[in-house]
Amino acid sequence: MKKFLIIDDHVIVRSGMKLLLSEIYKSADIHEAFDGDTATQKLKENTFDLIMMDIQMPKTDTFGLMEYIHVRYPEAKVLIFSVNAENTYAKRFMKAGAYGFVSKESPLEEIIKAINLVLNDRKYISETLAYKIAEDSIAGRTDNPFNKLSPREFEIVALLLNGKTVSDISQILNIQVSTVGTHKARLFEKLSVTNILELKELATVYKV
Amino acid sequence: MKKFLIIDDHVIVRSGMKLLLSEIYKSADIHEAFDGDTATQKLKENTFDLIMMDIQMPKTDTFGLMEYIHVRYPEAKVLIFSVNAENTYAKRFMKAGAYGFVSKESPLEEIIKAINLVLNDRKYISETLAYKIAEDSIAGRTDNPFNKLSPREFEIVALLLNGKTVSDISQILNIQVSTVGTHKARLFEKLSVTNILELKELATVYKV
DNA sequence: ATTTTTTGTAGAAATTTTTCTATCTTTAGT
DNA sequence: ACTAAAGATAGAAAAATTTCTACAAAAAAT
Repeated sequence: MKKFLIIDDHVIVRSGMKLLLSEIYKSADIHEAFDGDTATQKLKENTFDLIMMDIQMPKTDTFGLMEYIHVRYPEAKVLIFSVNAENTYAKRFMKAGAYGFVSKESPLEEIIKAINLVLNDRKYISETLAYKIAEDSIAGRTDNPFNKLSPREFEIVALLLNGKTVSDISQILNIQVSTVGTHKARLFEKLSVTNILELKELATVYKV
Repeated sequence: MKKFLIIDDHVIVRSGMKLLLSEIYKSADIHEAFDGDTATQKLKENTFDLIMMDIQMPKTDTFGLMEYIHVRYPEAKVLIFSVNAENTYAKRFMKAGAYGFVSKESPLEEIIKAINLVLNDRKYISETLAYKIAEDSIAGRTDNPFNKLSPREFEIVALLLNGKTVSDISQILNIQVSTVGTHKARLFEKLSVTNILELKELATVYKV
């Protein structure tokens, strides 16, 4: 009999997940936790086969929780189940010991597939995410994507994050607008962001 | 027999909600939609008693959808079911015709209470939210600069904050690019911001 | 009741940004 | 050392955004 733990702050999400899990594994023993504290409590009292967990919950350091689970209960497989745009967080959580990463937006089949794979001791990431990671890897991109920027690009990121426009920057650096444009396009590409808000978010994540 | 419509982009949330609804109303007829288009389709084919809807979904102008439902299907009561627990949003949606506003973080009893009240033709907002609104009202608070925005401007702020470009928005809202430009300029002026990063920051401060 | 302001809309012009292509230089790979 | 890749730079063209002006409808003010 499989034992599951669902860690999510939304009761509706927990219910939906519980329903899904109990449909796949008829005799499943499903537990719930709505934050880090209840989760650690549950972990003390039970031995879980699979843990489904969201990565953004109020007053919970989910990344820390992930690491904690990994070292203390290595037999429990963690499947991250999140709304956050994959690329930014997925890699870090996988590195911290997660077995898989599914988006809440995924269709049902994808979610089921992920659960089954992980329970059979195989890792799971979505195709698009795998592709992105592979791409990064081929391009030799390491952990902190900002490290891959050239000095000039980094200079421009800083100005961009400071609210400077492309033409401001061309003035400040005494180069043509089109040059700034080229740098900007290249750095957006390297960081896989498509607009300044995403850039800001990424910068925040990596504490740039 | 009650007819329900659940509008949410996450399959797990829809399942959870469906389960909850079918437990409260045994013989409920529950429909689902994962975006604005499917929702309007469903609305054409059915007459709903209650619509549960999230306010942030990809490629959907949920505020517009709210208004649309309100004028076209005034008998359908809309209960907003969102992660954004903030009063700025709530007030606007209530004004646009919603019957209630519950946070996804709410405990089950609260959600059930909200559903029952709304089905009995009574409006619902959480105690904390009511308190906040009352407080703001008593204090005659204008201090939230976002309150200065017109409905259309607010709609556009939300899209902007979602990373949408001016032309994206002109498409979504079916208006000219120059119109979006005008709104954008006016709202930047009202909020005294000069770029999108400042807007984002302001929105974060005021929890919009 | 009448005037003023705000709101939603957009055409046209001006401006800015993006994209595409290309050159030269520096750095990395084998 | 030689070749390939990456980096910094732009010109020109294309695309997107902003600004300016304007007008009608709605809302607010007097």
